[in-house]
Amino acid sequence: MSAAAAAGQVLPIFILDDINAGDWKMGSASRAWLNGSLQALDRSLDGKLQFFRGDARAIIATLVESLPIDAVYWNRCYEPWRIERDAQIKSALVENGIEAHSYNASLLWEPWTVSKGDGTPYRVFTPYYRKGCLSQPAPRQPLDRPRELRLVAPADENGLSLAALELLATPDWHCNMLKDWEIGEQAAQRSLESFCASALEIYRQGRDFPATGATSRLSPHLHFGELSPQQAWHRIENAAMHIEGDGPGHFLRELAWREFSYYLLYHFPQLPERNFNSRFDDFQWLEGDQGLEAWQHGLTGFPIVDAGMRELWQTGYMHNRVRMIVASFLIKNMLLHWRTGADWFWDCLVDADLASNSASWQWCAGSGADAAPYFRIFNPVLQSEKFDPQGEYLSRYCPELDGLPLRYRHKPWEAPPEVLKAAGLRLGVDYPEPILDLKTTRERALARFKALA
DNA sequence: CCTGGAGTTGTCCTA
DNA sequence: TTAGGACAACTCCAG
Repeated sequence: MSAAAAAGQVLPIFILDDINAGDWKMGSASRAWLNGSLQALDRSLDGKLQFFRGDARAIIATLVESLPIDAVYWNRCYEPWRIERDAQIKSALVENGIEAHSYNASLLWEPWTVSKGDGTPYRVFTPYYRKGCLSQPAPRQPLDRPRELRLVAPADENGLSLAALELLATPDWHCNMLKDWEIGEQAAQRSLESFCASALEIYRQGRDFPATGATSRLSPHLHFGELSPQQAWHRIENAAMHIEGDGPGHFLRELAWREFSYYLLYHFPQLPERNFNSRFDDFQWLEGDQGLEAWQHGLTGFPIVDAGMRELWQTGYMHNRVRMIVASFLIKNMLLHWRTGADWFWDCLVDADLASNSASWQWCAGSGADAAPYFRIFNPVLQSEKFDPQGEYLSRYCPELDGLPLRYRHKPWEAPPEVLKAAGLRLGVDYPEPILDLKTTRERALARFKALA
């Protein structure tokens, strides 16, 4: 936008392109967020944002033909289908004598600028970050809002209304889901500020406790470009000067994990579909989708898993620690393919991001880069007791267990009948019986993963 | 060129 | 009760 504004009059457009996206059309939760995000953006552009829907190649071709356009400006995207499409757009523009300018607005380090001494990409995070990224010049400073922005009034009758993009498919659901969020650039700035003020100092330990609220919750803002990683990086560095301890450093590392995911997706475009480590191609996942629906709906009988899956459904978000727990449960205990979980997250998360989602699910499965070893199988009861010791997170999403004494709330099936009765809880009626046995499924996973070697 | 150490996030068993 | 080792294999780099 800055470059376009400096060049002359600007016609700001947004294209919803489901044509080229293939299997990776935006999920339902993301669409709902996008709707709010576009609303906010349009407002900040005096209602002059133009909306389109369809094949971006054709839409841009039509626009440059019918309007006096000298140059087209956009920010780079890194999903394989977008890279391919944008390359086509660029060459078509250049062929027609129209300038095409693309910029980096969403990554701290362009993926092609980071490589090992031998020229091949990193496969391990720490050397990627320390040697590959931190030895480069620091990320650029964020840009100010353009001083002068001359926007062209919408004149083209092809432009659609925001509503015509039909981003809100299921109104009741998204209203409820979005009620805890504020969307848009200004909201993103407020979130960043409040994170710096209240949680950054305790981030290192606090981030592991889902009831604490010590995570930044910036991921959807970053995903939709309401906040750039440059803004976050420099704001955190600035805050670090007034903070004891290494909270800021750990948050910067998390930003770098986001970068690493994009880096992997760029260098291994098959990441969303194929095992990064092809040895896993032979892995014997369970046939069918047994238990998948219970997992999706938060009805597995394991409170921490169910709380996480309900948080996801109700808010479009899940705390990071709990994401690992539910992923380990699906992959290792239920023995379902990581794609099954990735697909559900893709549809339900407001921060759904092809790079992070694919890389993280593969990391949990053990097939990914720098992945968790196969024997690292989370025990949902121990995790719950350790990271939600007071049961506050459980209470938020599984309130039907509130009557149980704390020690049984993490594992209601162990409560004696009289305790259940006193709590007014009927297992299998008010709350599910566990859908599987932790010990035997753990051993099954260990055996199958070991067989890969 | 070789080698040793370190590497996001765990669990279980044994002493 | 608690601490330490086992549970792999591989990538990367510093010495």
